[in-house]
Amino acid sequence: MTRTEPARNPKPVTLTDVARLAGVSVATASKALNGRDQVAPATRQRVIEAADRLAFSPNPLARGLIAGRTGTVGLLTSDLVGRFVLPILTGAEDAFGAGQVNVFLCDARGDAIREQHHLRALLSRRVDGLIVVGERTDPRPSLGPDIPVPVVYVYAPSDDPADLSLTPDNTGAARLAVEHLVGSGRTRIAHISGDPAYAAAQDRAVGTREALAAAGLELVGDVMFSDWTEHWGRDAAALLLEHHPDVDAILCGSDQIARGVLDTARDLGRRVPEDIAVMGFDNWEVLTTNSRPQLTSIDANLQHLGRTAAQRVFAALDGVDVGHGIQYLPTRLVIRGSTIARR
Amino acid sequence: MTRTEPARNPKPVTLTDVARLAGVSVATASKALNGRDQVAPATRQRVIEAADRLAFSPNPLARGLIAGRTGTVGLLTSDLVGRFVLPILTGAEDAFGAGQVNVFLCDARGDAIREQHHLRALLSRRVDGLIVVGERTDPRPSLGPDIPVPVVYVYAPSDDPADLSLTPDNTGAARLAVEHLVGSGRTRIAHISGDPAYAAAQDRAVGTREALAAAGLELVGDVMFSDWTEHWGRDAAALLLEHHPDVDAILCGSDQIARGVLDTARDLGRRVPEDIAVMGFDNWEVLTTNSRPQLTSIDANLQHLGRTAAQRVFAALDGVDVGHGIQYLPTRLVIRGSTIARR
DNA sequence: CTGTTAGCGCCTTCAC
DNA sequence: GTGAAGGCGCTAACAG
Repeated sequence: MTRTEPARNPKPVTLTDVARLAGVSVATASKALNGRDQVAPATRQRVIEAADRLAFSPNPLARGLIAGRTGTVGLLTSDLVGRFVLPILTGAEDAFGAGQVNVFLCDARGDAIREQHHLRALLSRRVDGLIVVGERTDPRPSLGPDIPVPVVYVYAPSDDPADLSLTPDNTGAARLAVEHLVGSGRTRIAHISGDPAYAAAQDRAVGTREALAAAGLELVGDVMFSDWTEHWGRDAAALLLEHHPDVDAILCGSDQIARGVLDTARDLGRRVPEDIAVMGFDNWEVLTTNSRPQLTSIDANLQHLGRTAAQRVFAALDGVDVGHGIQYLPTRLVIRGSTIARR
Repeated sequence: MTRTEPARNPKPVTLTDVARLAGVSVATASKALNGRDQVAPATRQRVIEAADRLAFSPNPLARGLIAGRTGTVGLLTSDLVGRFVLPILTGAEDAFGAGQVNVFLCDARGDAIREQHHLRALLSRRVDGLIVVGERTDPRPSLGPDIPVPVVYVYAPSDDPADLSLTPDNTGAARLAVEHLVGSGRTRIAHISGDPAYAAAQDRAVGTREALAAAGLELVGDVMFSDWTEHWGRDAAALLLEHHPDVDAILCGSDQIARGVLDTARDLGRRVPEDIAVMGFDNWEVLTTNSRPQLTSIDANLQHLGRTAAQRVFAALDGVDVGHGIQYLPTRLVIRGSTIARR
């Protein structure tokens, strides 16, 4: 007798079962359970007990048939690592308090065919709306205008300006970072970033330059682009410290790069943060909180992004005009020991 | 005109649309598409073309009664980080080739209430089965015997032996690791692990001891337990190298710990792998491929686990007895520079 | 107060 | 080959 033997498995209990056990009609049972006030207290009690006894839980889809809304959104992603999509998912679920929203995540792995396949599956399952998440902030192809439910693009914006997209404000984020460094007394600031083909790399570089200019400073050397790895962080830092030994802060394009930079700094005997401040980007906890010292970083507020996306989906369902185009949401500075000495 | 304005959005295409386009009744269209034999071949052809043209996909929910498999499984997880669940999801989707299976992932965040909520949502959407994924290998509460579809527990096994659970063979994994170390000439092997409350920590410790004994060796010192962090890895390695300077290999309970161990080894001037071999566990790429040197690790074959789970779900649907209890699946050794010098 | 009736949106199965 | 009926599980109107 295994749980995986379908023949043995009971059907889910329906309102009809409850009504029968309580000796009332389905309508009465429905009213009793939904707190309508046209039911005798004794009857209500009986129904509730029956429901409890049968462990009844209403079929949300049947409710959705009537309400025209199921409280479920589909989350289409291509973020294999899940670094971005999972916080976004969590945020979306919490958009209206616990247990109000269901999110179904499907992974398309960057494949248009798979995306269509999942899209169909989600739509036929009556999701109220869709959230589409990509793993970089470069525009991605729109799902098109023919989706029968509201769609919000998150992190990776849609390439169609008629769509609504929510993405972190990377330019502003870099500004935050530089202001933090300058505010804590740094003046010789360099920027080691990742793959220049990423919009995120470009936006952060622009923001860095702008904020430096605003503070009357100039970047030490050029922005160093290559890839988003620790390895590059190590190499770049070695190069940088050789050519510009007087650098007193390194803003990195990702936490991984920052980890590499920390390694090299240590190898070369530079103390962090005393001699050099090091900052990461993305606030990926497994990297930031485990390094020596812990990494100051920029958090993209992904949960907030997810929450906002879900709220927009349901607002659109309510007929509210939620706007369109790319909306840039604020990021958050997380200060740790790599920029400010403890105590 | 935004994509999120519901009034502008076309309805999904239904059988009615197909029938209209093909110039037949819905009934005929239904028969034609379902391969019933009371339809003229020409008509059937026309209907099929119409369906294609409209990209029609039948709504799996509207088939009130019959068993028609929907090719969809629900994935219930509590793995916030997604390190385990995402490869498992990928594997499940690939169980029968691309585009055959849809997986809907729901995150319960370790909360029983949320889990019930998602469970209902998934079941009402007519998923064919469920895969339940936890983030540790300790047993988790069963969903109970009253689920109307096959359920397979992955990574975290169910506490009910009547359920089917698939989990990595941690004991065997540790054996693999020790055999690799011994096979490459190490004899003074220590084991730094994580939180001893985790079954994974205990299982790996047992496997390590067994394999050492089988090789006629003994562990250097005791197994060192604390937590799964780089920080602990650094501290533990310092302690270990002080008390047992002659150690020539350190098997770590996780990649994070191993990263910390690598740091300390470098600080103390021990060369890896020449003086000391270091091994991680879990093969978390962001950690293993970015370290200096890259980390040899044990891969739990999570994709294979996911694929197997999905296959079991559908086999059970076909009435095959897929067994029950905990099944331990083999792991895989991934050799990198931290145990064997390159070239 | 409670039961009856009528759908929600879609598909399948009857009769004709 | 067709139209009409039936059903999924639930709730909202109305009757009684």
